[in-house]
Amino acid sequence: MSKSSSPRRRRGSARTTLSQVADAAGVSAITVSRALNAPERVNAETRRHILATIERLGYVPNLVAGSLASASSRFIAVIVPSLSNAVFIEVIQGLQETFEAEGYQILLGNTDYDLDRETQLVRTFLGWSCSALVTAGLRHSDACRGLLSQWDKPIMEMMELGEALDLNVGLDHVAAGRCMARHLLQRGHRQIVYVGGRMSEDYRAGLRYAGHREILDGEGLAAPLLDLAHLGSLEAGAAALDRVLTSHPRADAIHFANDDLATGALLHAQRLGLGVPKDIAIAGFNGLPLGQHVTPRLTTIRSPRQYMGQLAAKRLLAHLQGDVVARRQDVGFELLTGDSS
Amino acid sequence: MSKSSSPRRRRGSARTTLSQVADAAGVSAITVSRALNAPERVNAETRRHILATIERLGYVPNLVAGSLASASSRFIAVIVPSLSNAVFIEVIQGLQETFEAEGYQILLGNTDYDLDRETQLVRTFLGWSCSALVTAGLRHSDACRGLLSQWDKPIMEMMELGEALDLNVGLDHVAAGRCMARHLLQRGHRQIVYVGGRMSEDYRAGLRYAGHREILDGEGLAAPLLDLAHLGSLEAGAAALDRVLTSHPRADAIHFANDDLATGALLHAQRLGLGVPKDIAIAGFNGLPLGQHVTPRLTTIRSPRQYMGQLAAKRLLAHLQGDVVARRQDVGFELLTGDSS
DNA sequence: CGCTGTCATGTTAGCGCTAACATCCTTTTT
DNA sequence: AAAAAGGATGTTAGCGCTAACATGACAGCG
Repeated sequence: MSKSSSPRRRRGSARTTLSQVADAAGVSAITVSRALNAPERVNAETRRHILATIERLGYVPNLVAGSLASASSRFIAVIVPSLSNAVFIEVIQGLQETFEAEGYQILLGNTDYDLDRETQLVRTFLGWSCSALVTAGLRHSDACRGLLSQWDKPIMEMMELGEALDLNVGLDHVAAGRCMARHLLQRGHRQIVYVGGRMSEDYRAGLRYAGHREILDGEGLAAPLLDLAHLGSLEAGAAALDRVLTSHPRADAIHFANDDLATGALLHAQRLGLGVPKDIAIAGFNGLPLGQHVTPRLTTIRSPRQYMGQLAAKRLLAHLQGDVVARRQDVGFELLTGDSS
Repeated sequence: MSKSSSPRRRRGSARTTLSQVADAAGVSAITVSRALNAPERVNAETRRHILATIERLGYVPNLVAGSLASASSRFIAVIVPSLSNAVFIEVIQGLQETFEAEGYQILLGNTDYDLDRETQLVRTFLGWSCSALVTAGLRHSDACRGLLSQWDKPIMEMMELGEALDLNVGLDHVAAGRCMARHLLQRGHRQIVYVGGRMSEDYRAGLRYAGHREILDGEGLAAPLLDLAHLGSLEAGAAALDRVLTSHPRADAIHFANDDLATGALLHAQRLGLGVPKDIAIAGFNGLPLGQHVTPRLTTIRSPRQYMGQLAAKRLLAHLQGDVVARRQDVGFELLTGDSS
């Protein structure tokens, strides 16, 4: 009757637990917990002994249990609209290296430019008790706003500036569009076509177009728009050049929504034997290395992508530690005057 | 005494819980749990009522608690050595889209080519009760092997083929190196320099060099090697071309470890006015779009990156469902004969 | 009509950890 | 020397959910 083989239910994995470590080390469970999570609250000698025991038993803390008990995880939810775009990759890198150094783990979600998908991701991520949430962009579904407004952890909206839910780090896309349009006018171009891809989804490209159009309107010039089915790739850029050459034969410049399209067009122009910018000027946006290595060098606008990620992460970390941080930060942009305009 | 206002401790967030939903819906907690996780085990009518209640209360399931209770999470740990490399990004994309469709969430870790960092990541990820683990590569520290061998969930090692811990999807890098070396010889090149970056870390580039060298040895030719401090970028490729031109003035071909380096060199050759392949032939590895859009088109080897990710994910999913899957799969590669060789 | 089987739902007991409070020393203060 | 403060460790009670077992209702059937 007193055999330890309980006749009843039992579960759990075979893994070593914290209390097994505690027993083996001759201390209580909470002391082991503190040795790992708050070393300064444990006597150095005791701690050394506990760590040795952990090593000996090959104990791996169950972070799920820890998160449940403490109602918080060291997860940071990061939601981006695309992984095909180098821009988001670099922002993620900036976030990742900064968070990782502080022991936070990124939970990456990809919406593919679908706001409902974003809502679904937010719901899942809230369920994981994340410490903070980062999204690319200020646009969300109403359901998503509802979820986020009831949430008590910090939220960082990145990439663009505007009415944010909480923290905001980004740049002014309308101003960037204006900047490039002014540059192209200054170089003497008058028939400027704006080419973007999936612009109802990549609405930041739309913001840049709005800035572009504002400047051209001011000069009494038309601002024709070509909206492609693809977001951005060398192929799509090459195809777009062909389309512009037939649909707007008098065009003297193309303002592309991103460097992938612009570089694709530029390389294609070379293959066609067109002079850039003599026959047609080409401008991009992002400042990817690619555009800076082709001949002629691409005129584009550089955004500080990796820095934006790092800054956003630093702000969030400071905020999580209780520091007061500015709610909005403009990281700016820089016109890279290449030889393609 | 019987007042419900307990004079004692209390915690927990203000969030709606599953048992609150159960009370509101007039069922037990487990029925709500089943309505969400095993709908077929609940009467359709009951389920509808429960879902309506969930909607009304704005209940968001606590996935941490669920994972603790069930000793498993729908996390897939994915460990890659770098996020700067388009290759890994595409593999991750393939993994992500496939896992996401089945409701799994990727936990991404970046080792920066450091095996100790990998061990640390594995330790953390095991603590999250992941359903499976994916690593890029077959090389691990002893400590890491120890952790993984005690683990009872599936492990997928990707990118290369060889002695794997569990499942393995990849390609034969030695064969790829041989393939390109043969191609360069066939095109009449004899003084072929192999250029890689951080090859002690990017050991797969080293495997390709081994194949390359094997072929050149067979012809009695030297196989000079240049190992750069940078993994791969257009800048580094351009700089590498300069170095080769001075250190190996008689070189007639450069076999680069990746397309970034190769394309950087190719574009730089254009700026220098060098004919490719007349003055010097250039070859890469990966088959990135970039190399296919420059003139001359880059000779390279294409690996099915996104497909590799999808396939690895599908295999793991099948394995998780109890299906028997092949433990090793060679996804092959393809020589893209461009105009740069 | 009682037996077995199936379906729908409920009860119980944790999963492994940590917050909150408690205890027991040792040190510092007045 | 008594009181207050601080340091190290322990006890208790969950965090919110689900596995395992239990129950009850009803159908089919010889």
